[in-house]
Amino acid sequence: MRMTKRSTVIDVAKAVGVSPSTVSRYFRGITVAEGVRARIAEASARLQYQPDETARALRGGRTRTLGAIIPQVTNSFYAQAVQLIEDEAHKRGYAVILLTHQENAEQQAAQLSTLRRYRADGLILAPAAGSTAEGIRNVVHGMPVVAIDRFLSPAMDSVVLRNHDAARTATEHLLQHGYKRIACLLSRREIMSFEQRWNGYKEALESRRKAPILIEAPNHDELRYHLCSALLSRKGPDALLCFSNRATRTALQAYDELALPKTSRLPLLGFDDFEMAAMVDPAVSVVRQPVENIVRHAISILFERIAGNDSLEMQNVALPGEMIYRHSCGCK
Amino acid sequence: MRMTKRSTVIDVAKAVGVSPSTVSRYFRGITVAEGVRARIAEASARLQYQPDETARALRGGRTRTLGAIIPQVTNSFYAQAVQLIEDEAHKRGYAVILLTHQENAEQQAAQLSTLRRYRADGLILAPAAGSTAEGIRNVVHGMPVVAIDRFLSPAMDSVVLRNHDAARTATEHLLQHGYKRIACLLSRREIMSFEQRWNGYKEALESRRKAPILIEAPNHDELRYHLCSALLSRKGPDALLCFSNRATRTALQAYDELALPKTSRLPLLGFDDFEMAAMVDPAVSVVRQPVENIVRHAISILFERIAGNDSLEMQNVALPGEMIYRHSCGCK
DNA sequence: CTGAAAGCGCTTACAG
DNA sequence: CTGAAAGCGCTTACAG
Repeated sequence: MRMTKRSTVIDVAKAVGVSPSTVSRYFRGITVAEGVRARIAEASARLQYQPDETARALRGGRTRTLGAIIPQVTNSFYAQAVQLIEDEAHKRGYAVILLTHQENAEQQAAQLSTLRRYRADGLILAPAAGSTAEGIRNVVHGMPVVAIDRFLSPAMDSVVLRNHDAARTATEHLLQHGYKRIACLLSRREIMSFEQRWNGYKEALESRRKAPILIEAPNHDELRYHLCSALLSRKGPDALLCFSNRATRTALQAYDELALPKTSRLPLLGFDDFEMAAMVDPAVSVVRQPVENIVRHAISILFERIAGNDSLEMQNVALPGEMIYRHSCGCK
Repeated sequence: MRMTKRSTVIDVAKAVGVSPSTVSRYFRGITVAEGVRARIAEASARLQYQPDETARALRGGRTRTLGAIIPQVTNSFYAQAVQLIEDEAHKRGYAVILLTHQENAEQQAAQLSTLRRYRADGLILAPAAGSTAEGIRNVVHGMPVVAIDRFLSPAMDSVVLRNHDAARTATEHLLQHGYKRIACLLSRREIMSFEQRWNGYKEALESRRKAPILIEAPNHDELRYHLCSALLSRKGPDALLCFSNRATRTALQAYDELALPKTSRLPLLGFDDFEMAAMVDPAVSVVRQPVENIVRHAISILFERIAGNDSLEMQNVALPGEMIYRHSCGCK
């Protein structure tokens, strides 16, 4: 058992022969006399002193901590986002508390509450279906929050994909291939990004006087079941637009499950690129989200808010997606 | 601007007409008179009071915070692990601070130091190549840490795959398919799990008097380059054992890059299952790690240590993998 | 550039 | 079961 207590500012101050305030100044990067500086550095190293963040947080009011709440980390889009958030936070001397809501508004409320207790300085949030800006604000109070991936309200900063346009472009691409009955595959239309994509898709169809086809189910198995039924029906869809990498996987699995020969698999275009997209046969075409820019933007807005920049007006950023046409959409 | 300060124990205490100690007891689940309990609950709700974790941490010595340090979250194995860690932590009222070391020992040292400053109560760590138990202990001092995925030393708790056996079994499976020149694909042998797999592989080969073939490079592009060379050489390998899902992807990409026809792609067996494994053609055979059990075990050991259970001896757990034979290994 | 004093919001013994 | 007092380790004004 290691019984040596960790050292404090006072220990360092005594060792150097200055006051604790001076040691504190040194660690906050405030000017300290040249000679003193070196001695504090030496003593701190020797005593293995590091400022205690819990004490700093209590006294200083800032925790140097960021919250990140996402649906789940096992979705590669969010995994990427989390990695980028962690990188950006690290650069700025911040640590990130990671929480997931599993698409459950109640769990999200609990996580928000946790973040409030821990007094995170700010929050990056991919809000759960059914949550509102007001409900969120209500839990975290004055904490700056910027939404990513899913727009919530003009009254809350957000950085998302230009969902409507991306879906419209994707749908038009499929239409140009000559498909007549393009179906959308998605989990829940309440999720704002899906709602926006749905509207973009409908708009593209309507200009050609075609009717939308919706295949929707909250979980993987149900969705696959519905899709299989659709695939086996007489006048089923002849192309698929998958609204997430989850949905794309569902489609591919359905093909597998029905043991469809390669030739009778429906052409398909998905949202979110994924590592194995080019390795699947045929290689999956996708609209790729600019996840690096989404996160960078979100983080920079967040730190403006944390810095208390009140002159910055509400930001509602929508970034264009990148169409990656491989072969699954019908391209050669 | 919300200028209403958040309320404190004192506010609640005053509202109820008891001392702050009593309010504190209520929130720590210590017996409080029946009637008082209800009034504290009511006042806390009304004042939106929640204990400030930074103050609790400073006074109580516990932060209710867990550190998780992994190589990166964009590897699906670690993404799963992180999700599970977050779930388990949540159940126990803990928040997790997520940090990544990007396979860089210096960055790991920095992250460990961060965790010390934030005074995490414990740490789950997938240690970077080249780090030692002693070096780690040296930074985090008395903080309990359990290693996952990569064994470090008998002197540090660890929960890993039974790497040697899994690699041996995998290699034997490939040998039974009749392959003569099985090559290993991996990033760095310094990574303990790879070292152990390498030994298991060698052992299987040696019993058949075959020579091992190593294709090793620290990054994706270099590895792919080496693999392509090997694939194009006269007496190149006739089967591949990929030591990580990264390596598996490298192999599939090399096949793609060389535009190898399906028939002349080398049979392959990978470590780590991944979402699209069954969707690739041919479906990828893998040894799946019991990631749920690895994390559950690690967390339960960690909380024993946090609880100060000194009678618990060092745990070095190795869990068996699960062979999933799809088609890429040569199985029909 | 530096120091002495106060206090952030809790929890911890100590009494009763 | 409850309260008064002290203190966790810092940083923040306030003086000088």
